[in-house]
Amino acid sequence: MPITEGIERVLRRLETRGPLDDGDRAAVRGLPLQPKTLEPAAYLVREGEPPEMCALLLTGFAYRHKVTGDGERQIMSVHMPGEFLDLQNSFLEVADHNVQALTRCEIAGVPVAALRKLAEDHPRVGRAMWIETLVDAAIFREWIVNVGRRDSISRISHLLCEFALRLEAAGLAQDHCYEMPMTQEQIADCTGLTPVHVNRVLKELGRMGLIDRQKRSVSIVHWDRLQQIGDFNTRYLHLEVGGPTNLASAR
Amino acid sequence: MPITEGIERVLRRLETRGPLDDGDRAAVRGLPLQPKTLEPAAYLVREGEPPEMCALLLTGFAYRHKVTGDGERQIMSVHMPGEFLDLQNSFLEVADHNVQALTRCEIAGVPVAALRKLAEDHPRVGRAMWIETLVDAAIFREWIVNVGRRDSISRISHLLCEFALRLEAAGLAQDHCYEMPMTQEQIADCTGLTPVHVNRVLKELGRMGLIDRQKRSVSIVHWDRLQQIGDFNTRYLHLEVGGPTNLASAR
DNA sequence: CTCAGAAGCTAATCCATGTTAGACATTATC
DNA sequence: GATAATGTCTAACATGGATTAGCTTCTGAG
Repeated sequence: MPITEGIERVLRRLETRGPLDDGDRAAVRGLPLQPKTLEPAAYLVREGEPPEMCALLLTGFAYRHKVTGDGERQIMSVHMPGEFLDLQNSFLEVADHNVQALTRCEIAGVPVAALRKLAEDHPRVGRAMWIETLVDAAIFREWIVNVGRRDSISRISHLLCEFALRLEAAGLAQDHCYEMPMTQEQIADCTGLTPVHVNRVLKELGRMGLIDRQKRSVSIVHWDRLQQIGDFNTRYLHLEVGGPTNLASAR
Repeated sequence: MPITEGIERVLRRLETRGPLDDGDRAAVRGLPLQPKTLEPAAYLVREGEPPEMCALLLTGFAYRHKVTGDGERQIMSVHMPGEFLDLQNSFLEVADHNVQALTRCEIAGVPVAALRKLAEDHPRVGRAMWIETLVDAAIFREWIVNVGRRDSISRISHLLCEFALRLEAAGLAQDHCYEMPMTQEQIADCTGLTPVHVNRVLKELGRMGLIDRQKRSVSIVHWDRLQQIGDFNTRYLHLEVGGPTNLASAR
């Protein structure tokens, strides 16, 4: 994907979080960008290292994770094209988690210093980026609930619903049909389950007629029922933040 | 607690996240504050409602939680004096979770509009508040790991360690001894366990000689071992963000 | 075409934690 | 100073999901 297209996509995304003026837009377009392609499993940031670049995800998927003392991985979020990958780390001294490519990714790297300057000189852009991180945090919170208080069927149903909506928002899915970018083992690491059990549950969801799968392609047959079983409510995704309402409330 | 003392405490906290100048400080001191006392279990924000006030916690404890479809509660974070309670909601249209008083609390309410204006007119203050929300998010991420991939002993040990350090940072604990502000049922809601099992684990930690309890007062006898069992690493708390280093890297 | 390595899938067994139900202690209330 | 409400603690039993140990299918490399 051409890098200018990527930046326009990000601009559109930021503008849903709050109004920007021409100067703001020019500043975003003027960011020094360094295009790069990452192979699957390449690290963008490692826990314990100081963040130097903030990446904008142009194509492909990436994820955040930590590894516990006895080697178990927990995935904390999955990111889709159009999202910033490192706002969570860029304003802190040391990264507290890993960010890794899930699939092959095209990214545009921005030096952290440039990003900090952008936020300082253009408060509206800063605010929009801030809101992006708040939405990330809202998703983290929902995942705490998912992993803490739902049983395995609900957890996986919830994840499938979340992916459907976020992929649709990114223009990568329609009619609740999409290509799941993760292996069953990675789904297990998202949901705090074992791969064996993820397999059982996916089979069960198929048997119940709620989803249709072949390989990684998922088609949600009964959205309403899956949503209900997954205790899924879109509110936490904050898909409709911004726009006129937000503009008004900002004054 | 006098409200001016509260605001000075918050200012000090913000200044650890990045340098402020006199104008910034004056703007923070000039915020319209509305003191209020909340009884235990009083709601500050309810899921689904638009946030109107952002509260600064002066004394007491508060927590964020959600309730699942079948009535199970999951606590997502606990807040200590000196912290903002609502930055997570104030810049979004609708609250996606509840914020509730854990103990009796004294708070100072700030209208959301005033806070937004402060962030816009004083980018350094905005940045410090942003970083506060990023640290919240770092704690959310660690809780996903805690609840997703650690067994019950580790989970509770981890929680006890986190509380020790955060309470010490707030000046409410010394030498790893403190008053736990939660019932065992609430600890269960933090860790995704049942109250019965929390009780078992606390007993076990006592039997192992790692902690000493009487009622709610906790004294961590073997910090190193508890930290190890809880797979606890302070990094995610970002206690040392800011200071000279941060100042330098911001230029 | 063949082989190696991923990923998907399955069955048998086990155990960490949940469930249920209640005793006991403390504090607050009338 | 009885009563209720809340929190702590315990035991007996149940179970959801983990563990272990494969087999199968697919894909890509050579």
